[in-house]
Order: sequence, then C-alpha cells, then structure tokens
Amino acid sequence: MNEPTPNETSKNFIELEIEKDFANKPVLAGKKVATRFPPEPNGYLHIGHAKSICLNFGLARTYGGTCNLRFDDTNPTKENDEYVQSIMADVQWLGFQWDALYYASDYFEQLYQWALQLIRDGKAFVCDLSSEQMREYRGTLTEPGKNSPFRDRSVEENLDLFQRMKAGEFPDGARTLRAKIDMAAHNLNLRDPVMYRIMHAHHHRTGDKWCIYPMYDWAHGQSDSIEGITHSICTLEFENHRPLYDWFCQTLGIYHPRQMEFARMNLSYTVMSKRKLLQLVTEKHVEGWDDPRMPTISGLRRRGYTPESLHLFCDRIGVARFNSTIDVIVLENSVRDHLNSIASRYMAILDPIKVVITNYPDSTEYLGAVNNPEDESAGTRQLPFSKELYIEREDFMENPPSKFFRLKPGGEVRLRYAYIIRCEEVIKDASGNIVELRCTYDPDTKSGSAAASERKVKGTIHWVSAQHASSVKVRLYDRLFLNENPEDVPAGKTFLDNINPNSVQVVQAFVEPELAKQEPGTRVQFERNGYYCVDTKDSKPGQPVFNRIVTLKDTWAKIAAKS
RNA sequence: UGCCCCGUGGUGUAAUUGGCAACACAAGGGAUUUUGGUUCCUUUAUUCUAGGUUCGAGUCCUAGCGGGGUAGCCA
Repeated sequence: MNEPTPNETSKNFIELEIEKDFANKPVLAGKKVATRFPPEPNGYLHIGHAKSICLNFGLARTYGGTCNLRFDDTNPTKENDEYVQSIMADVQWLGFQWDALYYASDYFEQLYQWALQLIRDGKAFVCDLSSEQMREYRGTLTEPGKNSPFRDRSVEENLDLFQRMKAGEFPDGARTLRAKIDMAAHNLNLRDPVMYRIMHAHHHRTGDKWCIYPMYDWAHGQSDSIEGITHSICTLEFENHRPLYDWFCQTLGIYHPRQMEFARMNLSYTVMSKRKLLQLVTEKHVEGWDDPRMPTISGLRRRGYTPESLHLFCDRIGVARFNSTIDVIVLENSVRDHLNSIASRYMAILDPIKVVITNYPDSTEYLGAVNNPEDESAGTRQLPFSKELYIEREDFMENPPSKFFRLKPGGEVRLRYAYIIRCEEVIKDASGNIVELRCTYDPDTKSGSAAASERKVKGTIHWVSAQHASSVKVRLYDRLFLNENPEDVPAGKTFLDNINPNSVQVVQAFVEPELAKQEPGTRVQFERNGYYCVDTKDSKPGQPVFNRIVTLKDTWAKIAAKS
C-alpha cells in the first residue's frame, strides 16, 4: 500500500476505555472487541463518515476484533438501495471489509417480539395522541411533561391495539407504541419515547410486510445487542440518548453493549450535513454526489484522493469529545504527503507561451527524465526536445522583482532535464501582449553532462516540445465555498450564497506525450504545479481529462504576495 | 431557562491517571535541491478565569465565564 506511517504515539480516549473495560468487566471475559459502522442508507457517505469508519474498523483491526457493517434502515421513506450500494463501495474503497453485513430490518421480527414483552411487563403502551398533542404533553426543557391519557390502558388492550397496528388497521400517525418511563425526566428522551410509528410505506428490503417501523432508539441498542457489539461508538449528538439505550437493554434483560460518543468532524470551507449536500446535488450547484468538489467519499475518490491519504488524515485529526473544526489544509496536506511518494512526475503547460530556440537545429532530441525522485522503481522516460517549446506564462516576467528566479529578458534559466537558455527577445502583438520569446541555448549545459554540473542558474522551469505535445482537458478545482464556515451567513442568506463561483476552471493544456496515454484513475504530478487524477467518468481512450487534486505547496506565491 | 457534555501553542490531539506540558500539522527563520516540490535543522504555551486541597495540580474540589447538544411519530 505504501502508506505513510501514522503517528502511533498515543491512544485516544476510546481505546483507553476499551482496554479498561476488557480488564475490568466480567461480561467481556473471553470476548473480542466488536464494533459496527451503522449508516442510514439515506445519502452518500462523506469525509465525516470516513472518520467513523476508520475509528470503528480501525479498532477491530488494532485489537484483533470484528467490525460489522449495519444499515440502520428503520425509516423506509428516506432510504433506498442506491445508497446501500454506494456505502458498501465506499467502505471497501477505504480498504475495509466488514466481518458481517446486517440491516436493522433483519431484526424487525425480533424487535416486534420484544415490544410485545415490554407491553406484557407493563413497560409500554399504545398511545392515540397526535404528534401535535404529544409535543404539548412532552413539556419543555424547563417544565416536566404530563402523562398521556392513554398511559394506563390494560395490558390486554395494549396487546390488542399493537397487534392491530401491525396488521394495518390504522392510518399513518393514528397511534404509536411508547415506552412507559417518566414524563418528568430531565432528559426529554426518557419522557415516554415513541418506539413504533405507523407508516404505510414500502421498505427497500422488507417491501410491504410491515406498516409499523421501529424508531432509532428502539432499534439501535437491540441491534448492537443481537450482534454482540462490545462498544457502540456514535457521535456526540446521541449522548442524551444513552440513558434510553441503557434503559431498553436493561428492561429487556438482554446483553448490554456500551455506547460511547465522540465529536463529529467539522471541516473548514466545507458543509457536511446530508441535507445540505443533497441540496447541492438536487439544485445542481454541483454535478452529482461524486462531483470532485464534494466532500463525499465518492467525490474525493473521483477528485483523486487516495484511501491512504484519508487514513493519514484521520490519524492526524484524532478522536475526542471536543467539537472542533479541522482546517481543510490538513486534508490537502495529507493527500500531498501520500502522492509525493507515489505519483509519477510529468510536464504539463496549462497557460502556454511559445519559446523559440533560435540556435537549435530543426531536429528532435530525446532526453532522459526521472519519473519519481522519491521512488527509484518508478524508472525513467524519454522526453522529446525541439526548437519550439511551450513554457508556463507565469514563468516569464518582463519586469520581475529581485527574487524572481525564472525567465526574464536577458536572463538565464534551466529547462528541466534539458539545457540552459537565455531570453534574447520578447515578441509582442499589436496590442502589446507577449506572444513569443526568442531564446538561445548553451549546448554545453545538457542535463547530466559533466559541463552542465559546473554551470549553475537559480531557476529551473518545465516545458513541453510544441510539435510533440498533446492537448488535453484539465479541470482546475478550488474550494467549493468562499467562507471558512459556509453556514455562517447573515439573516436572509443561506450557505448557497457562500458558494465559490470559480470552484472549477477548465483549461486546455499542452502536455508531454506520455501524459496522453494515462489510464483513468491514474494519479500524477504535473511538475512544479500540482497533483492530478485522470477522471474516471469523462476520459476517453487517448483523451484523458485531468482533475486537479491539489496544488503543490507554493513558496514563491507567498514571497510574491509579500512584496 | 432545566438537564447533559466540553474548554491544553495558530490548528488538532497527548501527558504513564497528582510528578520536568509532548506529538503532528500550520506559520516564521536557516540549510540542501536541475520541481520556489521533497528532505533536514530551528523558533513559537501564564493548560478559560478566580479561589482551594497538596511538598507538588493540565489532572482533584468550589465558584464563575465561554462553547456545544437537547422539546421528530428523523437518524
């Protein structure tokens, strides 16, 4: 995998607690760490899920335990198989394989039997309150609620009604099954929470078999219990649900996993909520869930991010209970670090200016080039060199500042892997735009020659031979949002107002011949520019489309900005 | 305005559970470099505040301040 070695210096609080539990809790004797990744199949996975995936599967890996993939499919109106398929693909792409694949819907019958048990024990009742009424009865953050007038129905009546709910006798919303806990509890989740609601909806797996569906709280802990999960790890917003998770397991008298919460990831210049990501897609602000600008796993994959770079990123951000925002720079540097070690280097000119070497013959010469200075096994290649070249427009300045080490009138620069050239003449069109540079080369400075090592120039620039170059489409991606926190908007505005209007720029670039042959999915470095990936959707044989993954660090841009 | 959770360099996490505040990333400075990339060296903290316990407090106690979660028949 050639994965950068992660920082393994310290354990996170979850690992510490797991180790403590296994040392102290008799119920865990002889067991192995068992976790699960439990997405609801109602959207595509994003980078925040990657954190959870790396955590859950990583825990199983480091402790020699297991991790299941479980689809939390208890709300058929929002879920479908397209999402199921994409989630499985994303988890596997990240390099993880689940020990078992389950769906909460696998447990619908067992959950129903357990509900019957609670009713018989007098711990659950059928309630006829409408959702509005239930809200009134619930009380507020500061005031206790009142008991439902249906709370004291007999066990027989509850049993009868609940079975008829299941049989489909009542319309959506007519009744619910609720746990009988405490309407005065400080934790609102304990104020007789709903366990089942009536929904005459088609489920992507169970079809029309059910018209009552369990709520998250009634399904999750028991699903964990059935699977023998030792540590049920979720995000901080479920913290207030833990007492209910515990109550159900205890009241049912079943194996009781431990729920632990960690902080969800926030990334600067990014929105992460499924609702907003969905909106970006449906309102066509992006081209789809896998648009290379999306923070979805599929978007990052298409952009060119590697699984290893995402693992590196997750190692770097850590796991804690503090709500923090990660600078997107950390993500960008993670992929730079990985790609630096694996990506072959090529030369590409995105914004060309023609260079004519007046004293060079009308012939082609082939020059040796190193594919990856970080990896000798990447080998070498031959580059065609000729009289007419393209260089990057920004590598020439007519009136440069003192620290500009590139080409200038009368100045010298090395052409990477080739010769040192001198700019003799600047050709302009009628309106004063520079259209061509006339240069001379020094034949004694050929790369690799003994004489070449004696001549030093400050700058080395990249180039392509005009007659040998291919023209390819390159998409230069930038951040999707202008603001560090896109959701931070004045009244009347939305996060959509913070969209970067220039988040993608498409250019036609001149590239060295090798580059036109690259296969979809291949990641390369355009020397002195950035990392690019051959798009997997829009490329055609011999006609690759390149997505910019991330630019190279640009120290010169900082220097130039200062002066 | 209840209940719950959380405050450690610029950012994100550590600190053998009461014993010299560390690591990574970023930023600044320098060296190397045929990528202004990479690599190497180097510089960056009254641990939110105020009290208290203690030989000793980031860690324990009290009060305050600040941030987050929570009133779906969503997850």
